[in-house]
Amino acid sequence: MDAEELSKTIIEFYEKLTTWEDGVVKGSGLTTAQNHAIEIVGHEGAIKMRKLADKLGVTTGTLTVSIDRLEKKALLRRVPHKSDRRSYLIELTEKGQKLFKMHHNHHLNLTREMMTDFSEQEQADLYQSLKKMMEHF
Amino acid sequence: MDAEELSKTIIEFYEKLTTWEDGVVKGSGLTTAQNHAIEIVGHEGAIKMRKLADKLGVTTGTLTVSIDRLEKKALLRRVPHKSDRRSYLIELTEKGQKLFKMHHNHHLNLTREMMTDFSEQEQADLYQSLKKMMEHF
DNA sequence: TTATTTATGTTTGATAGTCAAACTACTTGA
DNA sequence: TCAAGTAGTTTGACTATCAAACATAAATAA
Repeated sequence: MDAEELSKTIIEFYEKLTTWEDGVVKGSGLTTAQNHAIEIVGHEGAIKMRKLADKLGVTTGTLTVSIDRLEKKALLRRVPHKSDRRSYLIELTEKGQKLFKMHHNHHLNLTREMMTDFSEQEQADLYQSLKKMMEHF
Repeated sequence: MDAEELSKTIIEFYEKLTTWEDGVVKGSGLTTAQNHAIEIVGHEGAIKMRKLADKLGVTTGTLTVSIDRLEKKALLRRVPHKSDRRSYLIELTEKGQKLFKMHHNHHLNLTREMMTDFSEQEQADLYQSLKKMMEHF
């Protein structure tokens, strides 16, 4: 297998996912950055600003304003940390949960769609391949 | 294969690629958006503003300022279209070419890295799987 | 040919995302 | 206790983005 050709195809796949995701997000009235925050909080559960900023790859300054806006939209909230008075836990509101679940289902539907012509074995192989590739990050 | 688990893994893979890409781009002194433009012009060759905007998924207004900045960085240039005087062709400068090739090699290295534990057959299977998934976009 | 419509790219005003650096409040370790 | 470190916010500067208004040119209709 030519690495050049494979590399090109991986990038192409990545681009298609990005375009698809952009479309879905745009329909939800959120920006990409806002959606990303919702995704992480949805998956991780209550999480500190610091940790969330690290996962998003932004500074806490950036996150502060981002969370301000999401709080204004009533999608998540700051809850004071019990033992550290400098800190907050960010968690989804019910509205945020609902949005997160919808988005999650969109992903699931896309996966099912993409798997239509895959045998059980091919799916398992793909899964293993993805796992194996991720060991290199 | 559980679609839920597979979906999660695809997203995870996507996120890892994004994080990797962000790191590479940041090191080059460009923003993600600027890099994306360079990538497309690099792959497509001389391209009209209109078409480039469509490929990037932005309005021409957004692209105008983006190209202004890349032109200021001497990475690409506007060349008047021969037959349509409203239009420009965007093309990379030598400096832009160099940057594009470097970035291209980064991708190639990553692919080679990820393929270290893959047999020839596994690579070919992965390639086919990616192609098959992309039919659904 | 001459209007009318359509298309290309730019400009402008408004909203977001982003960082670095300065700042406040709190926690930790010596 | 007190110096150093940490969590989050604020500010200033720059970039990305869109929608809408605009100028110019091309294409189509009359």
